[in-house]
Amino acid sequence: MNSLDNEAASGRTFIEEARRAQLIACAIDTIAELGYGQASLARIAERAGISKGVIGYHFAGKDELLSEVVADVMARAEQFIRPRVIGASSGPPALRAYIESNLAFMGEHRNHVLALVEIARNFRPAEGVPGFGPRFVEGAVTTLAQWLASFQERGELRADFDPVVLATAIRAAIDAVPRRLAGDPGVDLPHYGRQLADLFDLATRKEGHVRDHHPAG
Amino acid sequence: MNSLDNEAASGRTFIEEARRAQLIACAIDTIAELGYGQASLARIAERAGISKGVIGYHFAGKDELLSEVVADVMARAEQFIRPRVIGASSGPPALRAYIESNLAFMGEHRNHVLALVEIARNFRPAEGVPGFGPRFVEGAVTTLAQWLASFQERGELRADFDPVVLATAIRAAIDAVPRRLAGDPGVDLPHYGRQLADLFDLATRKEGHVRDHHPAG
Amino acid sequence: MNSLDNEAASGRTFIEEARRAQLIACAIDTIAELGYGQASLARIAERAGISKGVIGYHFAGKDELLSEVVADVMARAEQFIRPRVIGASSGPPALRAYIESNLAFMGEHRNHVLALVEIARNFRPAEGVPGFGPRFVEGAVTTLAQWLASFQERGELRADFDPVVLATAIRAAIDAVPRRLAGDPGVDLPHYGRQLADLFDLATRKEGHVRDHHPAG
Amino acid sequence: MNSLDNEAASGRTFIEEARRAQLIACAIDTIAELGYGQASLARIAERAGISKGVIGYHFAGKDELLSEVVADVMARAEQFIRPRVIGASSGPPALRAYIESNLAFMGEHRNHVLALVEIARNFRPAEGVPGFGPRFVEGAVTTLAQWLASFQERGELRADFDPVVLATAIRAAIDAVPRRLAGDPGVDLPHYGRQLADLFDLATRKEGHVRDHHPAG
DNA sequence: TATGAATGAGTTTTCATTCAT
DNA sequence: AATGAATGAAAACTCATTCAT
Repeated sequence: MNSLDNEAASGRTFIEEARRAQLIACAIDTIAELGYGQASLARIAERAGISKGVIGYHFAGKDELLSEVVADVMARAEQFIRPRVIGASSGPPALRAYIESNLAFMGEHRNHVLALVEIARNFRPAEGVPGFGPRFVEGAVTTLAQWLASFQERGELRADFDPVVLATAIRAAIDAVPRRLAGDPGVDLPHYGRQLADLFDLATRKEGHVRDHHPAG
Repeated sequence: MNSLDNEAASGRTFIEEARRAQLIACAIDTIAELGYGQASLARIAERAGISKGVIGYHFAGKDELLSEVVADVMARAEQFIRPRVIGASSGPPALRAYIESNLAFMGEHRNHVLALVEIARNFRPAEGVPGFGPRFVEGAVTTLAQWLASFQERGELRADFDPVVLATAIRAAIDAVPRRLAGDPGVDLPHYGRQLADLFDLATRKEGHVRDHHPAG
Repeated sequence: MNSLDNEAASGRTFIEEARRAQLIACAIDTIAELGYGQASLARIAERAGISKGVIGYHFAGKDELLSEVVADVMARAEQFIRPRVIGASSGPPALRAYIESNLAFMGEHRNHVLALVEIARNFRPAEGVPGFGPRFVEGAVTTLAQWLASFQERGELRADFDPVVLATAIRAAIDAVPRRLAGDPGVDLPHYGRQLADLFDLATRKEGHVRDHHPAG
Repeated sequence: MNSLDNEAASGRTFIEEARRAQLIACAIDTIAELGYGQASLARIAERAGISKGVIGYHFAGKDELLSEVVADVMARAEQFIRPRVIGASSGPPALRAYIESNLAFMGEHRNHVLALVEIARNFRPAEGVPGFGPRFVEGAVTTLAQWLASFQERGELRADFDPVVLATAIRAAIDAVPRRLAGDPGVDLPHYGRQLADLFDLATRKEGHVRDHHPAG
């Protein structure tokens, strides 16, 4: 698929795509640096060096821009993480790969992840059902829970844990890292990743199995 | 100490205390239902059925109201959790008690905890440095990490985990529950608590120890 | 007239008079220290150590309180200045006495005068006619102008100045002092008063007259 | 420099400049008519026939708008007064030109000057120290005092007056005019100016000098 | 395509005033 | 006589959104 096909597919011109990408990038940096509450369209536009109105031109509204930010970061994350997980031979190393590649992604895309977490925590879809909660976080948990359940079925993980609870805990542990990172940029992410992987490896491996423990950490 | 002494001690009248308590309660419910960003003073007052100005009369500003909310919930939580943890004989059961009593508290004070988490994630103390972050969350993590470290020193827990990483993961796993609860009020909290306690028990117990596993869950 | 007569005359009890006097005094200090704009009833009451409502009880409203402040200060000033002016033998020394006693009064009643000037500049009598302007300043100017005119008629001052213009200038020069005083409390008021008296003495004395100049200043 | 250069220089479009000028003008009229305390942004916008938010669009805040008002009036005044003063041959006529051109300026820009005086007396630059006082008034006094001192050194004025006291008195006398003007629009400004100039001429000229008196007044 | 301009709703805060006790 | 309590208006400011050009 070449760029012309791209234009045809999305219904957008090359320039429009470029502007959207630029605005998404600026939104990410602005949210990451100033937090969700301070990330007004004016500030995002200012960072992009363009007028405020442009955002309204390329996106239906702030909500759409933020949705696109989420989609963008999620896509990058999936692209980064998926091959590393798929490459694993069985459940335990897959889980380790999942956790460690998540943290590795943070190391390379701090602002992206920071922005994602900020949005996940604050975004309410206009007149939203009270208590609705952000879809994408739940989505990630659900997907992870399904993985874990399938590993259980295959006998690769301990059978008596609730995959949803565990998936929630894993995601929560991972999603807590960006804030720690924001407060202290010097966090040793590989170490942190190994520790987290150890934690959930111990918590999920079948009894009697040799511990798949990363010794140095 | 009788009620007159109480008034003298706090410098507030009975009615003022009642209003403050009412406003704190309304703030909690409003934040829990609509989220931090939507919880304006106007909406809180509306829920209380009073005029907007009353809040300004009883609290110095929004910041003070939110601080009181936090203090209120923290005090209740500590009062609930502390005796259950102190009653434990050693590290592992103490950790289990910590986790399970946290979740039990949520069952009895859903909105309180939801509000606390919302505030913890969003509150910036006026002109605060962007990356400053809320004190009390870090505080809880630090305290927990110190507990874990002392258990390690006493040989009651596995020695080779990073207590800060683990404390962060535990708090994150606990703090993720309120949102799940908000989306699905039917969550089985005792089950959830046992699962979480199992998880971190397995992750921290010394190798070879008999598993302190709650069988039904 | 004894105190009972006083009560009868004003229609107020002793306590009420005391409260009114206290509130007037507190209003003066508050306005002098914080400026007109910051002198809310709450702050005045706070300084008096009483509740805000008391003001509403003793005065019809803020306007009346401020009017009383003005009346109080004006009365004190007149009581201080009048005998000094009346004691003068003729126009020039009377003018000098007027100016110097005005400044002397400031030295002894800084806050009173500061408050007076603040009110004179800011007070608008509720729904006031636009451009109406504070009565009492004009009143002082008018009175002074009449004095000056009578001195002219008696041949004690130069005949060819406009007494209104001169009176305005004198009052303006005097009223500018409190602000200078507020910025720099170390102003040498006697020196300042002599300088000002010299100035207007030179400007008003009849040609050829020996200069009534205070040599050291 | 053509209009395009103008836009480039100020970084503002033609329309923006026009709006800013309009808002500055409306602010001047509003302050002049209602006084500083009543001149809210809402009222200024109402007078301009636009929405309240426009002011926020063109100015960073009320402070900036007021600063621009001051700058605008000061620039006009200086442009009007300076050549008339510079054209004078020596101290006494320069002082007369200063005073008379000040009053002449008022005749042509009543509201401008009224607004300036109101702002000068009331504006406190955000969190300012209470007794700080507006810079520009002090600035005008200081500048004037330096002029007077240099005239004294050159022997063109009486040597034994305190230039700061005299400068304060002159400015106070001049600044008192706008309010008189507001109360009575029929004031004869040329007459008033000559009277004032006579006053300060007599007060500052060296003894024995022939009086530089404007006979008809 | 993009911009500047304008809007109006909504935020927190301050305050004079009123009222029941 | 006095208080605490409550009100509602008004203030400055921010912001997402809309629109004509």
